[in-house]
Amino acid sequence: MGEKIVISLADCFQGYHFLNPDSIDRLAQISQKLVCKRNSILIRQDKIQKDIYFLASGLARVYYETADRQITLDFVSPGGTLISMNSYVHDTPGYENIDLLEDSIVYQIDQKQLFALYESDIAIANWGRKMAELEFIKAEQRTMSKLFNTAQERYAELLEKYPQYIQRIKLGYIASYLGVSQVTLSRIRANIL
Amino acid sequence: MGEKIVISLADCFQGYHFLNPDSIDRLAQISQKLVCKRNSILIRQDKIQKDIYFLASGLARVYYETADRQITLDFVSPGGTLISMNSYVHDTPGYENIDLLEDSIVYQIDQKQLFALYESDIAIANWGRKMAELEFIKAEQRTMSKLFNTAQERYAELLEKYPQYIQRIKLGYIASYLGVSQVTLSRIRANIL
DNA sequence: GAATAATTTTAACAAATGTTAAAAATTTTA
DNA sequence: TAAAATTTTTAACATTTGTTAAAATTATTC
Repeated sequence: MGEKIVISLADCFQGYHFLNPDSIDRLAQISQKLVCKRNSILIRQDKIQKDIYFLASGLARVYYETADRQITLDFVSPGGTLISMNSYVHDTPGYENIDLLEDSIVYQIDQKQLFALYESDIAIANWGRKMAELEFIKAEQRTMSKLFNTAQERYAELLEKYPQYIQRIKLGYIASYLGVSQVTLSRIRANIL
Repeated sequence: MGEKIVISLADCFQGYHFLNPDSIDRLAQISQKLVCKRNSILIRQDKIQKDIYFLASGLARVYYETADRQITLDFVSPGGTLISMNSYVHDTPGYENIDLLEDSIVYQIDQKQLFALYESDIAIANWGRKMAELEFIKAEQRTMSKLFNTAQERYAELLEKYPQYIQRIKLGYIASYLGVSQVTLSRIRANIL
């Protein structure tokens, strides 16, 4: 197993956009480092979760849930952002659940204080804009992948992207990400298709 | 048929967020009003289309295309935004095609000049942030609808949302929005299911 | 390390949807 | 308004995938 990837606070922030040291400092001042155990719950769809989280190390799963189904939207690796956009923007319960699949380190930014910075620091306002824009594009790419690629192709992509994690992720999670039943995923893995 | 809905320039801009009159004026100065015929093409996936469009009247279709398939992502009614986010952000060819299904009026905002305003006018920077955030949420809601609702339910939603347009939209477009074949959509309409 | 629990694979069958193609209906054009 | 073109519906069949349940494998706990 490779060594664990750990991303610094500043690198988490700069993932979206260059930021001057002063603005990074202002963001750092409203941030908190959290050390979380495997299987912790970061964001719940029926709770208001306005804050943003940056994943410094570990692995997270983002999913939607109804009474009878659970659909995995994404797996997030270090450097990625964990956010319930609807909750962050509207201060109301959002759509996503986010769990940590591995022991993880996250940086939490307080939304209320962040919104205040948006009004006073134009660099941070543009950083926040960039974050929303780039998250939009990532979500769009996920949507396109799901619409145009087969489950087999997407499984191969996952293997490529998370070789070190994939063994430890439950098949049910992967199947719900691919949009097929667990049985079909087993068939894919067995190369029956 | 009901009378045609027409949204003003200022209302198009304010759809996302309150904006002070001075900033509205600055946006208006870098905007252009375009009167377009039914079936005009606004955005092509292999072309760079950095500018943003606001639909003041008419109807648009947003879709992705591959060699063998075309998938409709969304229908956009007056007040909505027409944008290829990837192209707008990265100045490279984006993913979406956008056609006008009716005679339409759009306001085009020059991206380069808009980016300059983002750096000098913090209200506009936050307006741009809000735009990206709210477009993200709309896209997320579309994704959720597609993931959790049946084609029948989504067809009913469409009928509800666009009663005045739906008759004039080709079945093939609607089927590709619902994610089923045209034959299945015919079955849905015939209430065979 | 044996026993228990959880997860994954395999099998058999049912149901839903796609494909192809032809018929019917509607719209457009001359 | 008749003819041509386009769009929509219907039918028949094949294929894929889901469901349920049992067997096999792997992981966890005592």
